[in-house]
Amino acid sequence: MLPINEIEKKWQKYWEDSQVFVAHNNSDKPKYYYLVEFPYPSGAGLHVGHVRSYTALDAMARKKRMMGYNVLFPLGWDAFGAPAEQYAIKNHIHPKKAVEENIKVFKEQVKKLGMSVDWTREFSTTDPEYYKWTQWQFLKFFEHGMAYKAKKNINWCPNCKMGLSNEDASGGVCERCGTQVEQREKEQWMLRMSDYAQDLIDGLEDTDFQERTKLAQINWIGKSTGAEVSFKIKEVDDSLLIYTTRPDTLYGVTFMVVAPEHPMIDKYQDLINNMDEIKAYREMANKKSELERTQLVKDKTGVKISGLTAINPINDKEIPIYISDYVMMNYGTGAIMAVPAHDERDYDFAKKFGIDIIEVIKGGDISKEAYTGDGEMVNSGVLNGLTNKKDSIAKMIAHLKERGIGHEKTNFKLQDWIFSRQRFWGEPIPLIYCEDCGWVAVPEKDLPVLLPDVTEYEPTDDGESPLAKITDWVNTTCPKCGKPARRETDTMPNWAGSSWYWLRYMDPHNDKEFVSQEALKYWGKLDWYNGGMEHAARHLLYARFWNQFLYNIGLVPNKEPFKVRVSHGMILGEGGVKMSKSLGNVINPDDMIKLYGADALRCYEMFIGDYEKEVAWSEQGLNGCKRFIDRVIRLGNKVVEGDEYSQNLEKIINKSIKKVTEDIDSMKFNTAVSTLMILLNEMEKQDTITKKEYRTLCLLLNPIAPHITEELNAVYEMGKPLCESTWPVWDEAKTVEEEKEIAVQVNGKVRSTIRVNLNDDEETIKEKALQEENVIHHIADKEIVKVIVIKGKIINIVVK
RNA sequence: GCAAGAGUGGCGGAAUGGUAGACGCGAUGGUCUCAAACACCAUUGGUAGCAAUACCAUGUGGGUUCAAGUCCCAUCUCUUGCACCA
Repeated sequence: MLPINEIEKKWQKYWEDSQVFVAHNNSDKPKYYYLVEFPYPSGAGLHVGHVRSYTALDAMARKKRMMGYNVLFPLGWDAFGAPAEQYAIKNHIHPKKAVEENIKVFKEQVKKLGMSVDWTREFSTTDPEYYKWTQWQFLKFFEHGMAYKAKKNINWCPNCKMGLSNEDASGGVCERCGTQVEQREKEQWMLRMSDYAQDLIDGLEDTDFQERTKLAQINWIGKSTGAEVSFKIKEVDDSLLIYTTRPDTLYGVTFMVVAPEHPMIDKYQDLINNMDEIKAYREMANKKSELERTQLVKDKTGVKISGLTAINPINDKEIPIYISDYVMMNYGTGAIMAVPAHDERDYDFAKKFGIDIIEVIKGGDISKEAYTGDGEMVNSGVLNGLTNKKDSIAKMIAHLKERGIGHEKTNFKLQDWIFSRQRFWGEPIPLIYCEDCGWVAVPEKDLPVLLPDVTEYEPTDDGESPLAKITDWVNTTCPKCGKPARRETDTMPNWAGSSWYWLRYMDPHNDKEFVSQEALKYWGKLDWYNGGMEHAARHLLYARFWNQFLYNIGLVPNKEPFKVRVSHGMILGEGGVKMSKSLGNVINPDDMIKLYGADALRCYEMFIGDYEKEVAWSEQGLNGCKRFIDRVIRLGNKVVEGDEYSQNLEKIINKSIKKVTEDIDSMKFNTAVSTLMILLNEMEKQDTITKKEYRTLCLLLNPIAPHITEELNAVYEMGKPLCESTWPVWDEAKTVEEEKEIAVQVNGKVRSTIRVNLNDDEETIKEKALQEENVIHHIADKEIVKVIVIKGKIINIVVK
């Protein structure tokens, strides 16, 4: 027997040379498409967390192939974007070079794990052959009016010197470096993602995502229904538009609040008497980080706008207008009607500024707190007497519409996608600005717009992309009129490349189209998509949005791209703390392979616990799996000729085939491994085992431990390589034991066990149970009320 | 605050309403060895008992049921999302 590392190399070479894992775009077999999110090839190398999800998908893919499917299981690299650029800046190498090196390391590591990846389909998002088509698809957005440039107050990370999407700046800190984000005004390319908000909610019904994933998406989209109402301003011929989900409380409005950035303030600054005070407040609010501003604080701040007064359209009452940073410019209309009696925030504000509080819904004590519950309407004109929110809202909306002062309105938290980055390491946005023609698309024949080869790739302080400095590259001619023009110097976010990569795997070398229609039709939807829970909201939304757009313009056959989406749990360090460089508890998969072998590592990561839950690493546990593998090897000493299952093992083998088959399909890898351990325990008790029996064990273990099982199959000359063999089938009739030990309960407590035969009738079982000494003891001098016999399971004697 | 998920031995974790703790780790004792490692055998939820066995035990309190870790109600704790979203 070869040493483990030799065995691993041998079979990895065999798999590669024989091309058994290459998927075919035309096949009579049924297709199945597995995908695990492609990694950022960071300098840190592969993490044991990668090993968990890769092994899981690999095991499923291997089994599916053995079951006769044409399986697509590709892998590639998501190498654009800030992480790669930061790494390059830090290590003073060109990102291209850094990416190449990192990919090499990653790929080697993945190969060492024995993944059944179809490497003929590998690509990186940074390959010009790939990003040509990313650019091409961006131009489709542009052509269809889905991309536009807008002055945007963007999240700006002063450390990374980069604009961030709301998603990248969640919580008010830069996702990459943790620096507090500032606000900066910048012209940015935007994609009209908010147009798709409703479709992105509806489309979830066509998916089999986990409930928690669907929920994350729905929350992120943040749909709410209510009304827009305009409030006239007394001093000028203008009105203030607000959004509310509670138009039923309109009679309870005692003031208005606008966001500090609200344009009304500048528009009427001449009429405002306390502009100094307001300006000071605005400055203070702007300095506050998003984090501070979005924190729920009881202590509200704000300034009354002196000189402007609003009029409540429902009762013509005059009410004051305030500015306060608890109202956000980027949601709704940036202005609200405040109903302190029935909204906590408005209540806090009113209390602090001594504003009237008018109750319009009965049920609470408004002298103590805002009442947000349901109840009878009071002080509410046309609504008086109504007793529930639903009716009140409906009636008020009808009323508003009739009088032309408001209408029903749905709002989404989901914003348009800020698609510009002032970075070097991204796909150049393929547009040219001409003084005469405006923004013009780069013609398809000129794609890709390649990144220039420069040495200066550090970001600039003024927030422009480093590309802006490269005049040779920037200066060009207008494709429309031929006059001198300038290239767009912004690049795409790294979410771009990952928003369609699963499509490219279907047809990765096509230089005529982003993917052929035949390939799209053949592979259809991605059947099983695995990725981190951290991507459940953003990546998944971007990807679905992108795909829905392609569908709407007729480029892909399915509106929803993914069938199943699953997320693996994180692997924590020993003791349950997060693995991190600073704690020094990061486990390198390479070291583990060296010490225990790739199969043991794979086996352990499958055995470690529930796949979807996070779990703590344990090297002793890994060693336990190595012992298991060693015992499987040693069992070979008992192998004798024979192509049948022996009587002793027939039952357990059939049961094991059934259990392992079902468990792998439902991602219960931990119990699949334990089933195999139990099977091994039984086999070890035998004096000899037949080749057929040993081969079945190897086949069942193969998806999880592919190298050693292939080797054992070869060493004991048990047949063709397992990866080219068919998955074992079980005989249902042989999974049932004829004799079984069942429990005998008296009043629900187990008092004895009896052996029963499958064919025993209830009367026989009952008699047998009643003869048990301990049972007799417990029913002595008591009356038997009834006897419950569940065949093959349990018998319960109820006594009084 | 809202939403989702989870609470089971020393640990990771098993249990279509039917013998709770499978399987593994660790631990204890033993075999092998000059010794150790490896391997193998045995024991291993708690309490009491020589034992048979009994009682207790799946966060807590109720309920449904012949039977509840599993179903229902309430409650506590933890984790993860989302969060001045009007």
